[in-house]
Amino acid sequence: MPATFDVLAEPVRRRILDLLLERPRLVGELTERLGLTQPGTSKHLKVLREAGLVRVRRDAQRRWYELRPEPLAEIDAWLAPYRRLWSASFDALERHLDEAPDDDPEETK
Amino acid sequence: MPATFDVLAEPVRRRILDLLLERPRLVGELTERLGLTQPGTSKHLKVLREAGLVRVRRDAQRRWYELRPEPLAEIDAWLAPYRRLWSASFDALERHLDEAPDDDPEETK
DNA sequence: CAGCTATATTCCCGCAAGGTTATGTAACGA
DNA sequence: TCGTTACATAACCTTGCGGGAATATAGCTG
Repeated sequence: MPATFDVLAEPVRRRILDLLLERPRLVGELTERLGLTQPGTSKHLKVLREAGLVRVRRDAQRRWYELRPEPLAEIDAWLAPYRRLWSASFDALERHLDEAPDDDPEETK
Repeated sequence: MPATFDVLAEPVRRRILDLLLERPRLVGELTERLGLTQPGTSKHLKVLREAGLVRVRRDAQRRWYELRPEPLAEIDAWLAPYRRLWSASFDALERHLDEAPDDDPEETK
């Protein structure tokens, strides 16, 4: 059982979820939008299914894939203790931009 | 630039961030806690550095690694449109569990 | 039944990610 | 200066993943 984070690391899979956020979709529809081959799409859908992030509804030969957002709560839970930190620094940035629009000797690369 | 999601897909790297959430740490300290070799730890730290998730402070031969939570906002932003969905089902669960003594659902941890 | 449609599964390939060992580098102490 | 500490980088190996092509499967339609 791959962790939810692992599943979401794949950009294609995040795009699938984004598409399913609007409405349920057929595999063929997703395949077209993603620009993948049909087996490629099915593979990603399988991963999403096993992670509990999507659910299938059968309709003859068709498969309607729909979102199942519950596992995302796991991500949110992990994120929770960090949230106050970056929102704090964001506030600090805002204050800084308000007061002194000066040079910024920050940041490496 | 590897996306933040990719960087977080690694369980070890999430553990590193969790450790840095408490306080800045030295590489040796992290190595010990993670049960990895020192080069292994350094490799993960490099990935985290390049993703902007940690920052280094030099202190003679030592390196204090500290958290830089800003990139996590990216994750939070992606998550945002989904949040109402699972919180809806969570609310349903709460209703099913009946009344809850509403003390402090925010600061508990 | 045959043939078509929609999707899943299998097989193979190339590559990149994690892990380890070995080595390089910078700063300290004696 | 020498040795040691603390960390980074390099080289190597192995494994797993994402991609495509080919094939299997299930359900229509006629």
